[in-house]
Amino acid sequence: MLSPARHNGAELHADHPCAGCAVRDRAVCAVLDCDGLATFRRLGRTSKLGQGQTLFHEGDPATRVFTVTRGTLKLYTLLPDGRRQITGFMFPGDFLGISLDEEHAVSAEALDEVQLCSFPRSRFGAFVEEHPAMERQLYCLAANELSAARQQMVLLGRKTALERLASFFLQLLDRADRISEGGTSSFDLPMSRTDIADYLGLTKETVSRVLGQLRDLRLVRLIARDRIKLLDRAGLGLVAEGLG
Amino acid sequence: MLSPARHNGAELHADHPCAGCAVRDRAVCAVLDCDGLATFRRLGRTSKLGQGQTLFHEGDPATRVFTVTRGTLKLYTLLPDGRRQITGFMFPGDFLGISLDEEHAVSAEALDEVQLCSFPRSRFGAFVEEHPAMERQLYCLAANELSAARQQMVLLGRKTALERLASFFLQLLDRADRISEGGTSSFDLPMSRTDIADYLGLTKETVSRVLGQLRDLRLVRLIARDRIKLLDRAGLGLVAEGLG
DNA sequence: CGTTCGATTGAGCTTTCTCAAGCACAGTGG
DNA sequence: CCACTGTGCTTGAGAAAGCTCAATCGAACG
Repeated sequence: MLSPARHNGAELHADHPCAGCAVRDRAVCAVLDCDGLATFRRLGRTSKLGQGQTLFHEGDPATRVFTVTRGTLKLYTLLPDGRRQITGFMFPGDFLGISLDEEHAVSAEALDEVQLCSFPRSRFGAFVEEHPAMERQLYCLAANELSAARQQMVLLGRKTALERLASFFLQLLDRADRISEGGTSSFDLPMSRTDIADYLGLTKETVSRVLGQLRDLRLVRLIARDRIKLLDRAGLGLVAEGLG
Repeated sequence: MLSPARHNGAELHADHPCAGCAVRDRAVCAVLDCDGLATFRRLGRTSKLGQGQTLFHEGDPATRVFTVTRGTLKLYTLLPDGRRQITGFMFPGDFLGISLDEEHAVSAEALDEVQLCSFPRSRFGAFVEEHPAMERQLYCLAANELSAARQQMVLLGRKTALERLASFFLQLLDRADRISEGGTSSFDLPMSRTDIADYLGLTKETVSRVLGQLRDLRLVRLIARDRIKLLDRAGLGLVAEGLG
């Protein structure tokens, strides 16, 4: 149907360098980069955030569109009594603030040193018009996010704590794989246990215990508090789907 | 930013009749209807499904794009051991199968008598090209669904059973409101208790018990097994946000 | 070397699940 | 017209997964 890789009739090389950004999806980046992202970067304002700093809060007027160029952010929603659900993590290459609402639906906070490139929302519409492939690309990004959101609904609605953490690790590994092409088997955890818990619908204590189980099952090794090595990807895959 | 209501320079009347379809979002429908949906309907193939019939299964090749014209469907994913998560219900006006994957990521099953209008996926790309506003519109639809999916993640990850059911009823009421303009206070439950449970990440027993609690709290009345009357919308809103 | 903060571990508790029985209502056949 | 039956819903009792609260650990930092 809507082909994500077609733009101005030319196909890109699969090994397109992607202008040095570590991207979620190479095909997506390639198009964005060629048709608009480079311009976006050139015209956009660069900004930095330190760990723990907030980019915007839920309810803030959404005045700018951001793209992450370095670091990681968490997106979250709070219930009135303080319960928190992290709806996603944003990595280099991801876009923030491209919703249709005038207000941000979530808060965004830096997990480490974050570098962003931003653009006034008011000019983003015109920008998209000038780069027609962007429109399709935005749709592709939204569709991908939607598909990820649906998977997360399955995780939150129906998986056990062990399955949730296993699924999460596989998500992170897939990401690490996509960045460094070769089949990596270890990856960073830039987020705290509490963040993982708030992403997986658990408590930090349960995350800790279940991480211990995965370790005891010889599926992962804790290289450091914030670095995991996968020992048995297939096994972890089985656990993630409830077959472990 | 991307204005959902602009197309070919002309603004639509807010009370545009929407060609008789009961739509999720009037603005969305208006544009779709004018720029493409009427054509979609004229060129598309009409089909019907009886209650319990499956439109497609997870993993089936996605050969057609559908729009619901009557009735309700459920979308769901299964885990290998049979656990089920319903990721959404589709009502008249909604689109199915407009993903980027070649295979359906979810299964779709009719909850009642369903009427659909469909289009070969292969021709949908061209169709979108001929109706440029469609592209933006598709993006808007995806963005809306994404926002709904995020809310559902909060529900599944952090809300209690009581809060989940209250939130669900408010979702359905909002929908009923949007269709019949006037502030309705009752709505149908075309889905079984098990379906509600699989949507809310609970069991049918818990749904039943919690429904009893909402009744005892005088927040709702069960007019019939499949019809609810809201007695205290504000109260239900408080419960849904954990303030009850 | 002490302090701090996040992570881990433990014990008891709560919510929700599981399994099982009973109920209500619609459809069927006598 | 009424018993029969099937299906989905409700209710109950016990079990379990995960939560809460509290104590301990351990690495990072002054």
